[in-house]
Amino acid sequence: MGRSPCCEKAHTNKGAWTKEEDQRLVAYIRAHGEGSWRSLPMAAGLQRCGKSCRLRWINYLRPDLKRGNFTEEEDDLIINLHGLLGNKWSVIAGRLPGRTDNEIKNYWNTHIKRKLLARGIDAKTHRPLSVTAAASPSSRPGQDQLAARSSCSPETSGACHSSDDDDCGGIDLNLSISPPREPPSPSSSLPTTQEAAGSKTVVDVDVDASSEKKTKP
DNA sequence: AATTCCTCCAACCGCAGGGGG
DNA sequence: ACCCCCTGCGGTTGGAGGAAT
Repeated sequence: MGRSPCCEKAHTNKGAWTKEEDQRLVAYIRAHGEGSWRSLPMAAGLQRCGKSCRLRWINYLRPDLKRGNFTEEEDDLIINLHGLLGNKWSVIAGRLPGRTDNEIKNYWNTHIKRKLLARGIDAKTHRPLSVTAAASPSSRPGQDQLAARSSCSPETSGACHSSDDDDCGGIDLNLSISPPREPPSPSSSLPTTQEAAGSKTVVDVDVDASSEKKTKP
């Protein structure tokens, strides 16, 4: 039934964002908060699609973003969470304060996949490649992976630092649903870098796929 | 020094789900 | 109950920068 375009493409910029566009977007969100992405570009005087604004904000401009290399712990956490959740990047990102789903997805595809491959582990199933080759193609990460947990290589079980086989690395996968994050109040200042992220431990962050959702009033 | 190849990451695209009218 | 709009997600692409030849 013909999806309506997300925006008037004829009048929108595409590609890399300029400094000025960034400044406009940040200024607007500081003043009015996140949300209403569709109307935001016009209100902010940006010739961009709302989707693009949202992505730019979430992946690059948000003040609580942690830039820079991933730590070994983050690596391990990503590997473990991916084993349990599959390509649920947003949920995984919810466990890594200051990291975005896009960033984690990129990191997975560029670094971790290769890392696992070098260890002889299939990045999809988290099983040893020899097993994966023989396994049925329908094997899914998650339960299968849990079953295969004992096959964590010495390196990966570095990730699984738990002595027991409980939940890999002792990660408390508290998958409970929690209320969405309090949207940044328009009047209040946005959290400074690391303020939001740094104050939480990785494990304390509720996995809440909707944590970014519905920041609208 | 020039060219080619490779890696990485920002950004785009299409789809699905939720919510409101 | 249905339809439409909006948002968010995951997969993919394109290009900039670095490494190798």
